[in-house]
Amino acid sequence: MSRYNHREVEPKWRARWAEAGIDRALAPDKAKDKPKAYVLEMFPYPSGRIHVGHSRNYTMGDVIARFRRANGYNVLHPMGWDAFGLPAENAAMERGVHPGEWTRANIAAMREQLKSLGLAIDWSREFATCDVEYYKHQQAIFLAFWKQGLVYRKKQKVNWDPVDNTVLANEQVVDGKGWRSGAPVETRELEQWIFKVTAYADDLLDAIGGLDKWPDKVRLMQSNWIGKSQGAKIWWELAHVPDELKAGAPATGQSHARDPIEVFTTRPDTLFGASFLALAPDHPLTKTVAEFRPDVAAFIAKAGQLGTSEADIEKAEKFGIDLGIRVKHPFDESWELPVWAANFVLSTYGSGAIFGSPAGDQRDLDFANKYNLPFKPVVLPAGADAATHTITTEAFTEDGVIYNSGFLDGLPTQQAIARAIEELVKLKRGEATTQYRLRDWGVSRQRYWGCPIPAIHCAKCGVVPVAEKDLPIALPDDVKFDKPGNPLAHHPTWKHTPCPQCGGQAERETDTLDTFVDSSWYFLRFTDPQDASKPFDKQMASYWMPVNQYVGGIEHAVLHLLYSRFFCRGLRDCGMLDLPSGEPFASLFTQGMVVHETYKSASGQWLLPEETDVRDGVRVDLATSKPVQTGDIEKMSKSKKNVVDLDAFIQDFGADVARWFVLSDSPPERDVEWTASGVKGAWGFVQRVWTLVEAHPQPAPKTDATAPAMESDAHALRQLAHRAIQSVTDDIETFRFNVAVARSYELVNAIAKLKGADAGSVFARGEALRILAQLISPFMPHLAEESWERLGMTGFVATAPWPKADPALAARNTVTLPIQVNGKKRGEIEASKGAAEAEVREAALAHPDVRRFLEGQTVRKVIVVTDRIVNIVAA
RNA sequence: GCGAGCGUGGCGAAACCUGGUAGACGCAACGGACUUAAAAUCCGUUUCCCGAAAGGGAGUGCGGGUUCAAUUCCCGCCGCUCGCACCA
Repeated sequence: MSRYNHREVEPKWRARWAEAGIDRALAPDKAKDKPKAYVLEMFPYPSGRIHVGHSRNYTMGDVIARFRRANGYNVLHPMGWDAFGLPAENAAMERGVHPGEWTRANIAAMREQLKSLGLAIDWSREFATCDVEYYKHQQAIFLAFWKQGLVYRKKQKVNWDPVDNTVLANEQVVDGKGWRSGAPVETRELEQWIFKVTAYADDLLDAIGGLDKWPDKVRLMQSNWIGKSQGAKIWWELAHVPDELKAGAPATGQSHARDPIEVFTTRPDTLFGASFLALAPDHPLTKTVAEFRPDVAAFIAKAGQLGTSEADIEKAEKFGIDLGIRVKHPFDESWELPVWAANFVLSTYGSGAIFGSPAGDQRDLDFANKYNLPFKPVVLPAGADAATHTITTEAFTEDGVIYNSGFLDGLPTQQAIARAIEELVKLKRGEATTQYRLRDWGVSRQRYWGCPIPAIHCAKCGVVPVAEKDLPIALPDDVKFDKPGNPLAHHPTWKHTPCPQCGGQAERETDTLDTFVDSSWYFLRFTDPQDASKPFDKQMASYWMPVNQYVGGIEHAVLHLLYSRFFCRGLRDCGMLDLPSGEPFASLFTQGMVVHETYKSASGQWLLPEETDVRDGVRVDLATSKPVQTGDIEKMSKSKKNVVDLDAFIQDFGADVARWFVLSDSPPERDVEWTASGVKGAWGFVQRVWTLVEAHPQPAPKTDATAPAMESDAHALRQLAHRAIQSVTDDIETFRFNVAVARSYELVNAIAKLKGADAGSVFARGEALRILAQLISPFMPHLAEESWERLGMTGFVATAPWPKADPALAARNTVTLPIQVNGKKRGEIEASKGAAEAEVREAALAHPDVRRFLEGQTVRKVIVVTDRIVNIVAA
């Protein structure tokens, strides 16, 4: 008997699969009546090497892809590379290697690693986003979006990363620091290319309701991100302004000093509770007042000093300053309110100004209490008494009935809001409006390694789109990274080009696109990856889209998914894509990470797991033999070195063990900890399966073979095997891979237990082994294939139809019924399935243990739940 | 602060959707077989407490509720994790 040799077996089967081309998706016209299934894992950034942590995501997708194929689907399961981005430029700067070269080398290495995992991927569709054949289509899409009014330019405050010398998206700023460089982010004003995501704000929000196969968590995060709130804008007329403002603010001479102040509110019903207005520190009016009021200038400086980190915001006390301006209440000309500037008002939301209604808003109340501003309650909570209800330090922010509020008195909140808006409109002091937290998407990046933006700046004609026939605008290869900033802008010749309109001398745009653009439509390109004339064929996209199963990390819950949803809508409205819903991903699964202990040497360096070993129960540094400090269990990452290299692991244990392990034990959406003992378990399982397969005389019975007469234990194995089909099928369908793994162990244990050499036992074992090979084939495709062949089956197990449970065997005809007395289990009986209640009741009452507990008591009630349980209530 | 999720043996977990034998399966641990020995493999035990055993009692973060019956449903607390964060 030979040991299972994965080093021979795994490459052998991969070569045979490749030769037979079983992983290729069929063209729509060749698929006949097969339904399509598009299975996709978020494509990787080619950072260098893959570690076992990365493998989980691809393995999960692969299980689904293989399962669908076995169930008769025409499967599209592609792979590509999210290949633009900063790390390549960092490598160029650090090591003098060209970003393209570095990226291509990484792709080559990672492709081989992914292949060695045995993933059923259609490699004929592979591409990288840095291929000019890919990004030229992206430039065409950009031009189409531009024409469609989805692209515009605007001078914007941007987050500037002083280390990477680039603009960062809001979401690339973490705790006020650049997400890659970790440097504190500065604010600069730059002319930016912007995608009009907000054009679809409502649709993007409403459609979330239809994404019923997305995790609730992700849907919630998306809708929070869009952050729609309905309310009113209100214009507050100035009643009194300081003389300096009346004179017209000489320094800047702006006109806004006398304009009404616009405020956004979701609660116009509380207008009668207003006691002040508050402006953001960088509101234009605040700045104007600061020009002649040193104390206001000092306030602005102080407010600006406060960090933007979470901790800072939480601790920040509210403070403000009276600007000496008074405004008229929209409902009562004679009622004047003071205008303050306050640090808690955001300039970036609404109009950067609020009205304070302290009784109905905690922030306003804190502020009013601090500065002795007046307040009166205007919303009466349900059941409260208007005569006694007071507000002191706790605002009442919920709905109630309005009082102390003139014509709004007696109206419930929602009606009062409508009524207040109606009145504002009538008085021309306001109107209904909707605010979003969602902003348009600034896509300009001042970097080299990205998709060039196809635009030309002409002194005469302004900003002009590149003609479509002039695409692609390819990146120049000869770039230098010797000084900070954008190498494209420094390039001696690249940017000089004639203007497409007037023919005069002009300059190319040197900004490149945010890499989130690259990943916003790659899934469409996979449907038609070789098309040279257009991004993708409409019909091909119609056939394959939407992606039936998307698998990826929760870290992309907001941006990548939102941008992809935006892109599909944009492409649809440009007439390039037939996808009425605009929804690219029908079903989304967010998988947990692979985590691992971290190790630090005595000198404080991170250590790779293989640089340590456990001796006499103590983990030591192999280099120094000194004990290592074992740190937290964290997501595998290169920086903490808590990674297990995939190549070495596959060499030692095989791809199947890695695949099996990352899906065992923990539910897929939860993190799984990589441990040596877990590896051992998976390894032992492979050996055990092979030992059983090899011990079995081939061939195993075919699917339609008639079973000989057999003993009850052999029959029990057959039943268990057929029930395993039911369970594993269901478990894969519902992403409960860890349970599918457990069921497989159960089946193997049962096969090993049946020892008989009679025809019935041999048949039952052979059948169970055949079923086992099929059930584990999505998880451990190499072992399954080798076993399938060894059992004398023909063709690939990978393409064999998924097994069907024989209902007669899977069904249970007798059931074990627990008998409870007063809710406690006291015995059990065997009963035939669906046995009559009276019969079960009698058997239960006759059970000796049950009788013992009933002694001296009267049976009050007997509850028989058919095929489930019997409960006897006695006293 | 707001929102969401989670809390079950020594550990990872199952059962929760649809209330009905809590702890499937794996790991670890312990005992045994095989072996000169070890590894590997195989067999067995393993929630806790009392008990030699038979058996009994307790038990799914804590407190309450609904029910013949609650890990499962409801309410309140505690703890952990994640997301958002002065969004008017």
